[in-house]
Amino acid sequence: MESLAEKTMTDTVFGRMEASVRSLSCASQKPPQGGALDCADCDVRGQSICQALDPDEFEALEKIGRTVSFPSKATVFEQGRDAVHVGNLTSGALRLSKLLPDGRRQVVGFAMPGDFLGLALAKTHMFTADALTPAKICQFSRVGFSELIDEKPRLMRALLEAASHELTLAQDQMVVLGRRTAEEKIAAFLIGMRNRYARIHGASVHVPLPMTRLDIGDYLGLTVETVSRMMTRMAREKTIVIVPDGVRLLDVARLERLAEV
Amino acid sequence: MESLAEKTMTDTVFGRMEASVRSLSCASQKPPQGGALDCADCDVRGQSICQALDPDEFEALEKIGRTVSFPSKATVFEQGRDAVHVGNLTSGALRLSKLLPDGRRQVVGFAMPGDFLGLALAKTHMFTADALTPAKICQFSRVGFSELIDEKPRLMRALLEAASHELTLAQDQMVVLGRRTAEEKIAAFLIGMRNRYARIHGASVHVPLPMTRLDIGDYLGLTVETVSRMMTRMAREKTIVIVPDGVRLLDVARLERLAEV
DNA sequence: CAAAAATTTTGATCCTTGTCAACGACAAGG
DNA sequence: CCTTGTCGTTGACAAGGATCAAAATTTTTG
Repeated sequence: MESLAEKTMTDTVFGRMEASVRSLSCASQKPPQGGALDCADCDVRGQSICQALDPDEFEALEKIGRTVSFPSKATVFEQGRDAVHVGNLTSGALRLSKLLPDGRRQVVGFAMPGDFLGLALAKTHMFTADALTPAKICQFSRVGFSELIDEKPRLMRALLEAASHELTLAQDQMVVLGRRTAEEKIAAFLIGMRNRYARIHGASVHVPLPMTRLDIGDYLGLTVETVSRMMTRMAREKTIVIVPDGVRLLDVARLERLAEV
Repeated sequence: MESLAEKTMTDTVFGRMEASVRSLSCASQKPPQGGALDCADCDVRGQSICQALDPDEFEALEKIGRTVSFPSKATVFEQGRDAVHVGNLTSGALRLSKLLPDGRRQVVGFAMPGDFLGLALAKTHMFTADALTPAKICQFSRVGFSELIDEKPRLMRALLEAASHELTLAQDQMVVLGRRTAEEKIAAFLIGMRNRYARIHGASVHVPLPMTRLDIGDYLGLTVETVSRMMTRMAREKTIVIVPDGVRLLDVARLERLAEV
């Protein structure tokens, strides 16, 4: 019934400008104000909410945005704090989690390149976001972005679509959390991760796992020990192979059967 | 590890016009085409996405909408079927659930008056909606509605806000499912229901529960037996009183402590 | 490169919750 | 009125996963 609360508390940086701010176009290292955005050069242009924008809208976005980098383990923003920015993860991976007062933790998701941060446009952050790897975020002022979407219906529509998609994923995760065994949870998680990588890179049986077993446990409503045991068992049964920083899926069919909706 | 799959299969009616279609303005009983909407007369105008509309937008909505009634236990729409309509629940309560192939079920939410159905605007229904009580829905063609919001930014904004809110609720529910004990789950459920009724009627310690213990269990990731035992225990400890079709909260402070975010 | 810290794995044991079974209350319907 | 079905409750028992403890492994850091 416990879940680590004593994680190494890295300071919150998103919204306080302590992160190394750097422009993509001119790679100046220190200056706190960072350079302008260069969407033409963006890695996730095809996957993010930007995919549906026209040149006019890109220009408007570039005007209010900038790129920010976070080292691994940095806190990008923190549950309960004012939400100064929203943004798009352009590289790296984040852990999104909610903390209970007694230290139990629920990971509500992992953000991957192309994911939008701050979909709810809420004044306060509803969860904490920590960098699992070095991460880059294309960041906008929340208020500015909120005003912009009122003038750019296509952008608002893209945001609505993204929110709907997230809602659907959240409901699927409810099924996983509420009605699946430990083994099924792990299978669903691995297949889910594979599918997300497939959208970014190609389909592959090699699934990198930038998060710890504890993170996986907190995502699936299990303890570290159970996660470890189940993965070891799957490896013993030749369903997967555990490799440094990830797994390789041997019996995808079996995993998909276990994860079946 | 099981969850009733053999529920009395009432036919799906939403999108097939078997429900009694009736206009609010002219109460004609049978005609399949139902009368026009009269938003001025709507009970949930203040709670629903309509709250932010101007007269022009109301008129546009009235043009594509109609009111439909469902008897208790009717299926409003079914997981996997084409989503012909979206709509607003104006009275009654619905159970929204996802079914696993082996019969296990996860209730992803309960719809109350003012709630929007079909937020995702997806072509296919991602879950099944069943009436827990007689229910009325203010219904729009999905495609028509989807086109309308592109012309009425305020309506789209309202929808985005609603989707964001749902997403936040879904993430809260993940914490409940993944990281709370049976007792805490029940407490969170009761406090949650109380808060939802408070939005509609006033705040009250009397909380009607139109759903069965099985529904509650499938919502919280518990069995009927555990739900029953926990509620009986709470009643024995004078935290609640079980009354016909609901509960009365005696020790709200204790429940809130248990449900604490 | 060695020491310290974090993470992962494994084992033993416990306990919360699930499973199985049965009963009573109640409502619907013949 | 009796039957049938649904729902809620209770009890006995089992088990999946949690907890506690510690070793093995990997990563970080001085």
